[in-house]
Amino acid sequence: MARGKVKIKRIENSVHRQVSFCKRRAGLLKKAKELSVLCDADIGVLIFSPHGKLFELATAGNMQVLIERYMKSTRGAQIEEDEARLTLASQEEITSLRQEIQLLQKGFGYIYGGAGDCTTMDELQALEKQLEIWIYHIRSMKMQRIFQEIQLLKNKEGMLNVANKYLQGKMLEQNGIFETTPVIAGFPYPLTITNETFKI
Amino acid sequence: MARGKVKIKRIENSVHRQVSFCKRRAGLLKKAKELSVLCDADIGVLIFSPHGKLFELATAGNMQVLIERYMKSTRGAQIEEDEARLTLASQEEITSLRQEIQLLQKGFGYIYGGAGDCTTMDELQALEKQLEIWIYHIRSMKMQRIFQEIQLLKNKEGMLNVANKYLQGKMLEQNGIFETTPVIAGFPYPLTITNETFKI
DNA sequence: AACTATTCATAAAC
DNA sequence: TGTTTATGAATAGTT
Repeated sequence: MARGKVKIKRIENSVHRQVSFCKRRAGLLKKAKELSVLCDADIGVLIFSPHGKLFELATAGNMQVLIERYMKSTRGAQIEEDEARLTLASQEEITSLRQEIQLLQKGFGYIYGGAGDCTTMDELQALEKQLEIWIYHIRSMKMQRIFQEIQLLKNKEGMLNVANKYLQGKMLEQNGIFETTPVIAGFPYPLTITNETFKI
Repeated sequence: MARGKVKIKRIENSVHRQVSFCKRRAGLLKKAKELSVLCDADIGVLIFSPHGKLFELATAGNMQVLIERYMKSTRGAQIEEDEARLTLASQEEITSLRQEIQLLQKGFGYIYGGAGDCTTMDELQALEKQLEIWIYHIRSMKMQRIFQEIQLLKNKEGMLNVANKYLQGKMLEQNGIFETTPVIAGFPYPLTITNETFKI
């Protein structure tokens, strides 16, 4: 607009971009309000900044109302479907929770009361299965931990290597003036760190 | 704008209002697109005309995505609404069941040395071990049941054998008077019951 | 819908 | 972040 025509493409300078974002955001919201008032329209605007911050405007009460109206406009049946699914989901949730409780109680009873409480083979079978699932989850978690640990070590290694190279450079510089002796006796030269084999 | 400043209030002339709506709507959507491109923002615009017709713009894929993101940004409201949609009974039931499960899981964690949180490798390790022990016990119980079953069958067999022998004796007594014919044709002699192979 | 006179929005600079 | 300024963009009213 001002001081030279602006091409509509991403502003690369982040400061300029940020400034433009503020100004144009304000302009957009102002225009939206004006349109709403002048022409008797209901308008909702959602703006997510590059960093994910939300700016919003809803002229008809609140955004929820507009979103629901939007849903109705686009897919009238969708809401009913959603609600039906939600009901079904909650029913399934209740059933699943009940089963979980029963199983836990059975297991609990077994721990405290010995063999008395788990009476049928089917129940034992289910409990065993549940325990296997838990063990599976636990093993997954362990693996996750291990990979995290490995990644951490690799990162450390990378950093140390960089530092190492820098120090080697420095040493070479000094060798021009002084001598070619490794700084720390007994260390391999060049100084490297090998990954340990990770054991559980 | 042009030819005289415009007061921001509803345009009473319906033709003017309609024209302005078209022009400004186009302008607003254009501005929204520009802001999105220039500043790398994700923008959604909902416009409902006075007659309820929907005009929309979503720069980040589709409006659904933006709405979901909006829900997340204003988190809490979504959850409350979803929960409000559930019937009160379901709601209460789920809450109560969840509490019960929590209680059981807490107890479970307590039994296994407070490993409920499962934050460290050691804890995971311990929990896995305990679960394996539990599974071992459960498998033992299953075996016990199987052997009980087998024993029961063997006992039945023993009793039947005794009964059989008694009947044989009776038959011999009667044979002295009548004949040496088995009572029921087609049965093996002596009458025995073989154990079935027990399958889980 | 196209035109035009104005006001508005805003990029750049401070 | 706010203010100023020069200029392109938007648009109200007209045709």
